[in-house]
Amino acid sequence: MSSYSIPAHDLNTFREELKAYFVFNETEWEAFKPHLEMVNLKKKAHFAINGKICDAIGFIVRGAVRYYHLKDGMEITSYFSFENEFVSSYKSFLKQEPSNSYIQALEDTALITITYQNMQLLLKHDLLGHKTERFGRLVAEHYICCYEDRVQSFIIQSPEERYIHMMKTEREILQRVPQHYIATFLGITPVSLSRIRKRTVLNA
Amino acid sequence: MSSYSIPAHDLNTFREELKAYFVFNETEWEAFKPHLEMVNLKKKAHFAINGKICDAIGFIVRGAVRYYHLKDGMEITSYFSFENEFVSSYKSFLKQEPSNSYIQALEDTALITITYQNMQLLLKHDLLGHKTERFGRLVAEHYICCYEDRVQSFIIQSPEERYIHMMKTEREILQRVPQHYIATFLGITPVSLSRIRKRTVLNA
DNA sequence: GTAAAACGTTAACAAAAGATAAGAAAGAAA
DNA sequence: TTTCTTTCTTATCTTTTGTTAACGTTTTAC
Repeated sequence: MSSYSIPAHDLNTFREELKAYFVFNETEWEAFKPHLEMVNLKKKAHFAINGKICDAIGFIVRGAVRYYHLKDGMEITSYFSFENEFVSSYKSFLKQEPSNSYIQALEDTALITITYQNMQLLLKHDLLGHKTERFGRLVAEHYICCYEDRVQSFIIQSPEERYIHMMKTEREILQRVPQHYIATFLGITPVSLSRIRKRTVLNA
Repeated sequence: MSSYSIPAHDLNTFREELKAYFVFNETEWEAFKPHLEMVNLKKKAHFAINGKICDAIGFIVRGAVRYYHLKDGMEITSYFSFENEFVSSYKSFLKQEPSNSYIQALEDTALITITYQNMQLLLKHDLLGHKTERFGRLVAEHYICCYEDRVQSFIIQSPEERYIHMMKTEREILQRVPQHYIATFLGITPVSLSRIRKRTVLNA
């Protein structure tokens, strides 16, 4: 699929969001656009699969995804992403090696994607090369900050504290995502989360 | 301190390690060098302090550091770094905002550092600008991969499994670092780690 | 060299979490 | 609607972990 299949409205949203990292002028944007592709995922379809190389980065236009791992036959959710966020099994993408997690659509999801191959073309592109380096650096640095917060939450908060924090700052996740996914995301069983909820409601 | 105070041997080690990310030619290296500084930390001295901006990235020439957080008056270790590794409260450095963790020398430690201000100079430098962008991107991407592994270990492994994994792959940490630091790093109490060790030794 | 502090292990008890199973409620599909 | 999943809660029992404290050893500081 090439860029003409991406609805203009979605493309504009994407361009607006990118401004947080980098501003393209018209010429640059026209050079950039043809390297993008639209992908639609039905609910429960996968964007990345354990053992397979994740060869694209996606930007969620509509919908939501969860990252998860399989352990002893159990699915353990490790992350959620929603509209206007990037999605990728990033290490797999960067190193072009097999992913060690799954990424699955929680709802019907529309993404604007860029493949590894096209990313390499952009890095070599006369007009865009330097800007692509900078863009890549800023996106990577942004993700480092997210990861730093996430590791910190594991280190200094208990599952119950992480849940209470989610209630305060991420109500959308709690409303859009089945509770048993949230439980494994917090590092506990669904039964345990149910107990925490009972305690928390009684104290509120 | 300026670059002439960095021992030639240490500077060469640094240059060699950087080759994993980027190769400087002689001209570029001469332009790069003056932006580096040598820092020596006595055991238990801090490289970063909670609430203060961490204004440098360090490269450990000799020694080791631990990252830790304070919670309810308790120190919780979140990471260790050793020779030939980078050190920084990275989010604080990138955003120039107060750090939310401490970084402390576990032993007398020698570092080659670059300040935020000098990094900005390098990014604007005619000769080095593009190379610095690329360097920054590659370092950031490297750290993303490390963080991805780290988050994954929290998600899919128990503290005991993480300890067993450390025994197999990171014996150096176990030997150089006091055990109660390792316990909080694993997310458990020192008492609990002692029990795990007893179990593990008996099964080996 | 000696005193003080830091470190690791163990024990006993309390608190929390996991495992399993049963049942109710909400959604999806025929 | 009716049926079949999926999801969430609750109860019981077991296992694990945290807490506190004691003790011996090692390391550090004066």
